[in-house]
Amino acid sequence: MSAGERDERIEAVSRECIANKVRLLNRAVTAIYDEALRLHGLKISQMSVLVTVSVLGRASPGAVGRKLHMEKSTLSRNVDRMRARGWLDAAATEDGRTTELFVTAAGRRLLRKVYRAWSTAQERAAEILGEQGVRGITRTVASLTERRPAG
Amino acid sequence: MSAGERDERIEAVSRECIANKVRLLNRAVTAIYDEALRLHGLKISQMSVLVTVSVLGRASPGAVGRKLHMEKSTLSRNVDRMRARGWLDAAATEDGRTTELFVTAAGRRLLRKVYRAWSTAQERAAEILGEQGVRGITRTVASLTERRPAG
DNA sequence: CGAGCATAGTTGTATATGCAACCTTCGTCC
DNA sequence: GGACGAAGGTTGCATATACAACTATGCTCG
Repeated sequence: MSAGERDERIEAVSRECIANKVRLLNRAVTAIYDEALRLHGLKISQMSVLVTVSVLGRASPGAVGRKLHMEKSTLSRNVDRMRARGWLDAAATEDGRTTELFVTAAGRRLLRKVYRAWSTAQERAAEILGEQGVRGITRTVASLTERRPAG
Repeated sequence: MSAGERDERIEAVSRECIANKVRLLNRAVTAIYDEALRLHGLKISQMSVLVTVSVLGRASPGAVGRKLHMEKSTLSRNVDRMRARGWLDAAATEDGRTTELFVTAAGRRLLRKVYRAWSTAQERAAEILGEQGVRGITRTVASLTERRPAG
């Protein structure tokens, strides 16, 4: 095969690869939220964790990871950073292997403070995806969440 | 506000946040492709760059970054790693500020070799997203690519 | 020509991500 | 009770991501 020869398969990968599209969309959407939240010193990655723990009330890292489909070591270090900032804390439980995460008062204040910025970003993202796009991803993520991922 | 009080807004964020969904989907889909490609020592993040350069033929880092909606410093370091592995290389151009990236013979061999693994992952991803999901994200990404992003 | 702005990449720093290997604790089964 | 496997987290390592600041080159206009 010469250097200049076209390879139909590679062009098909370039056009069709779902991972490529999902990852590109991830970069674009994350940038929108991070920009809106920047003034508050928060990133959407951390806001997701904070909101998830908030809704669960008190939850083990494992439970949060399953809900977010996030690898346990990734979550472990994200939680470290958020504990260092005082937005999350952990309490011991009867099971010595785990802990219960909870949102601190400072974390709740932060969530209230950033709501408007989040809302602005959400509107921009909804515009980009369109109604169908939002419905599609909502359905897909719901189906992913129902399955029991490897803890 | 007491610690136990529910906050409707936070629950709405948890249910509806588009970034949260996109990021979760990104983790799930990336894992599928990375697992399929692992035996070949390639990750989908790098395969995307390789395929993009391959299709463009010879392209500046800026052009590749625009096509992938990827920040220039991110791409710069990804390219470094791929040059170190011998899959990509760069040639000087008339404009001393930039270079032309191109896929090496080893890079082309690699792409041919991983095609089947990619295809398997693509099928699994297509199943998870469904026809509507794939159409939705394809349309969204196309609309993002048309706009001229900040290089 | 030369000053100043624009364009293109690189580097410093921080965060996010995940695999492998590890450590602890729990539960089970003799 | 003790061995052993399972469950839950943490740590070592590598990669991916992006903002800010910086460098170098090109371009424009007077």
